[in-house]
Amino acid sequence: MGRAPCCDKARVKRGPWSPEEDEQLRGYVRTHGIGGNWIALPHKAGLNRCGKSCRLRWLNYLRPDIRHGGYTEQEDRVICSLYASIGSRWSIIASKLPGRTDNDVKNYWNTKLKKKAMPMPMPSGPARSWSQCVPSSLQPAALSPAASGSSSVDTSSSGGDMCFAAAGMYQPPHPMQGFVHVDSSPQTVLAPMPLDVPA
DNA sequence: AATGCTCCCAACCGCAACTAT
DNA sequence: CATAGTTGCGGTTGGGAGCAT
Repeated sequence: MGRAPCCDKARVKRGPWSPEEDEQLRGYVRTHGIGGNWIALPHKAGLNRCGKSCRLRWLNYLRPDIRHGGYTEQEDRVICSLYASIGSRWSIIASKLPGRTDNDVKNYWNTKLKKKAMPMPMPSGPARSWSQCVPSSLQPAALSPAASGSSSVDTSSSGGDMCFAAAGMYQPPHPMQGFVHVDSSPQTVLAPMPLDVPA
């Protein structure tokens, strides 16, 4: 009640950001901080942009700790394994990858990893799938002691199923089972997940 | 060299959850 | 407690760059 509307979409600028706008936003945040109010920020910073747009630009591009591209194999594995566990919870997945944003991870998945994880119905050539984006140590077949010979993992049948799992057809049987340990560091990926699980 | 196609990424849109009044 | 504003998230899309024909 009594609050200013978000922004007048008819009057704010949209589309790609210019270097001048970037510098304006960066400079403002550097000196004043975000201030906890993205709606008011563009006006204060002298930007003719929607607050939502400013927030997105800052979070996804201007933040000083942002890294673009150059995904490592380790990061690929984290993304694939988390996607298999929790689905498209990009913000959570991104939170496990320092310097990555949810939008960046989402784009990376949609443009690259998904193709690796999804077996394409190619008429010829080897199918690239789960085993190629998730290390054998994270594959179910390798999780049992008996499956130490990861080189024998066959992705042509069961591996394909796991690819579907990686592509979103995951079914966490229990909230806590929806998480996996992606590395050996003390910081596991056991993020709080409000998965809708019937009681 | 020109044209068409595909891929990639930045940005937008809409919705839901949260918070302030 | 109800309502309205704000924030955060995930899905989708438009346009540019690079590649293939």
